[in-house]
Amino acid sequence: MKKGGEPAPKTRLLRAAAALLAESNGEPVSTRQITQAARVTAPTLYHHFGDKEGLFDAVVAEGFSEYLDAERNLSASGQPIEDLRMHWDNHVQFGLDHPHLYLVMFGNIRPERRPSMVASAEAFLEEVLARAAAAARLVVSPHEAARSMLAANVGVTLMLIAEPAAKRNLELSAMTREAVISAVATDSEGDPTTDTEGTPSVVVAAIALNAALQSSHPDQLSSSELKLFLEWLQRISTRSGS
Amino acid sequence: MKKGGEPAPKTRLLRAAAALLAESNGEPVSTRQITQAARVTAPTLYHHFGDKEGLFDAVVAEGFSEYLDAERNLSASGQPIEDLRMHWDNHVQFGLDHPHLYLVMFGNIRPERRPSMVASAEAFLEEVLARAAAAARLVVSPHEAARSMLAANVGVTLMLIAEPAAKRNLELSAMTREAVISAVATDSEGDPTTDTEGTPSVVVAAIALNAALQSSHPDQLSSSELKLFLEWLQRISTRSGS
DNA sequence: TAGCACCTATAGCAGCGTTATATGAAGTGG
DNA sequence: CCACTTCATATAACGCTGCTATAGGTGCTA
Repeated sequence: MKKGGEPAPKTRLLRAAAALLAESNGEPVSTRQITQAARVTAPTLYHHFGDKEGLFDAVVAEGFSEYLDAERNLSASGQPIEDLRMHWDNHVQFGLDHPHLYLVMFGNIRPERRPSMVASAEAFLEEVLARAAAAARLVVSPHEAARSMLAANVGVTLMLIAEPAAKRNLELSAMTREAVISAVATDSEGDPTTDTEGTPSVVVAAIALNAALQSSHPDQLSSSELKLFLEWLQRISTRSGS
Repeated sequence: MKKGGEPAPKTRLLRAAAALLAESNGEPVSTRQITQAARVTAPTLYHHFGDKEGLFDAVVAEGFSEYLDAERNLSASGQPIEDLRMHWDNHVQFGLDHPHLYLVMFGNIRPERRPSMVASAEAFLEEVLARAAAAARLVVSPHEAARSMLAANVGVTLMLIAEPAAKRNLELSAMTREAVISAVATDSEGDPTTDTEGTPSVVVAAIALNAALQSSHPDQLSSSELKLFLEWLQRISTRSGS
């Protein structure tokens, strides 16, 4: 197709648009800036992409296919639930790495005219969830699960993007991720052979019990026993690893 | 201040902007449309609001205070968890009722310059959650819980707005809502004022923890401690009255 | 050489947000 | 009743935007 000499105008337009979109921090980028940076005049842009939005869609599509590729090379772990976590984190990371692209993809939501890749992201997630369902780990349909997970994932990512990079706290992501996953999937007991860290479920259960005990003291334990019990429970509830 | 005769230009601008924003389905609304609809010329707009965005902020602020008022008149149920559900649903409903406003508020997220009401929405939710925490129903700090809930809430609402109104399935909202709430709060099998027993949930939690501990032994407890802990757990798991 | 696609450039339109400047109206002190 | 400030509105225009009607190369196939 092309030697290394100089990319075709179409490519230059794509790169210039991507670069300017990345630099100018969320503010709109004009077609004139883009065409000038690509050393090209306006009609060239419209000849190749028909539209400013067409160009942006193309830019997004490029970044998005890169994202999807990364996802595809990700999900071979064999543990469906762990795959879900990885995809969630990958989604968030993609949003933080390419906030401009991400906002175009998910922030600019208009009924109709919404980038088709949102749908394909949903489809892909649904595929991963179907595998989880096949392993009898899902408690709802993959379709519903995918929508719920994607919605929460987008919400979290938008919120993280919105706040200054310094103050970002990924705990928000991890917490919401676990919330949605645990609502959608069974808590994957069962297969400890390969599982080195089943701790999350223990922690969750410990927290639950701890909370339950706050409102009702069981009479099966003496008060001194209960005191020590609660102390241990507290210790378990504080996850050490991860 | 004003008779019923005719509103002041400032008011007319606000109303015209709100109306046009509502009608024109997500497409941008120009200042010229607005000023013309308000039977006013451009400088009047800039005199009163300084900016197009200033005008839009004012419009959003109006709708948002209405929303916040509705929320405030809502949260007197006395049951913190049920309050959370109501606020979640109210949030979603507001988004579906005023999608244009909603998108300006939560969709247009740019670092800096983001409408201050997002912060106040978060603060308000945190307030509700603080009440839940006071009732010992929270398993995380109200701050974190508020951020997580709001993120998921926004994500769900955006997704619902994005899809055609006919196809909207509020199940997505309910499902995600329960997921986040149950991750953030204890499941508080209703113990209203009368019944302070609540043993079932304790038993259930104990059983869950017991089960979880079977597959993964925490390293926070020594083996002898764990032995006694499990014994007590076993005792708690056995209902006294059976 | 002619014809034909394809790609790019010149020049310009209508619309946008915004503003420098000027005019009107309304209250206040002399 | 007049000067005076103060606020609110209007005229006209600037620089920018996305976009395009039209025309001019360029390289291929015949």
